[in-house]
Amino acid sequence: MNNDRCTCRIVHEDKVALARRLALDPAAAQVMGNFFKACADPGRLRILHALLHQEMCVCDLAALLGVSESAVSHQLRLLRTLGLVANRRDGVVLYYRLVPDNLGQLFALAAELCGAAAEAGEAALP
Amino acid sequence: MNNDRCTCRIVHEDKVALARRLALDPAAAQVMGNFFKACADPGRLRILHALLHQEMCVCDLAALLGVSESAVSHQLRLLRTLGLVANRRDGVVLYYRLVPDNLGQLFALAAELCGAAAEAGEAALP
DNA sequence: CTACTATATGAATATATGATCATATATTAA
DNA sequence: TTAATATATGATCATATATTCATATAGTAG
Repeated sequence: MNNDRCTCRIVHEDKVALARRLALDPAAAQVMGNFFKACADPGRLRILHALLHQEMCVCDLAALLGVSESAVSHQLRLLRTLGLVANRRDGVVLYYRLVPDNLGQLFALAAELCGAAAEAGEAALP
Repeated sequence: MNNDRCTCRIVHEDKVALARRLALDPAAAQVMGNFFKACADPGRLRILHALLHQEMCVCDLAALLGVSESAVSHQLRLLRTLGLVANRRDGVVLYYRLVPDNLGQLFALAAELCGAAAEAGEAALP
């Protein structure tokens, strides 16, 4: 039997059929994947977390993360493209803010899930 | 002034200071970033979503995603390493299941946030 | 034991991603 | 107007990631 395709059969056709109905379709997976990708970079994640509490300008964020403003600007563009942040101009300064209102909730769940210190203050216990 | 460092000052020292206290520290960002990275690949995301409803073996998942079992196996290893899935052996077959109990909740929030069709059935309206 | 099947895994390769650098734009000050 | 500042952006490069292929392992059947 020189079948050059995968030799495995579908072990459980019913399970696959159920999954096809219930699970995420490729298009939705793509969209949600893009959102998670935005949160996958530690720098972007810190930016989003910082913006949970207050709006900040590019300089502030660069100082917070300890990276160049150019790098922050590139990250912000990605987040802007995805609709996760928006900005407001005051003179020369652009203030960035979060757009979604449930990011904090989501981050709290994620932190709980992966055991990271979730909210502020938790970080440094005596 | 030939200062070769960044020419911008911290525009708002108070904001940066507040962010330093409240926002995610680099270590936590790394850990959470790894989790989000696991969810950032559409294939892995579909795997995780499928496992929300039932345990499935590698063959089933490969059939669902339409990719090779090798590819699925590699993805599952990543998810296993992060503690997001675990398996149980029954004969030759390895059944994978989710480990965290709040992934469904998190995915629902994420779906709501990015406008993707969240739960099953939503996908195909007439 | 051998043969077969389901899965795992290492290496290689192709693509994606993030940082840097140089440059462009927008706003303000002079 | 020119100069200066804050930010944006395109190109480039180094690294990371995902898939493929070949091979290894573990269980089962004979």
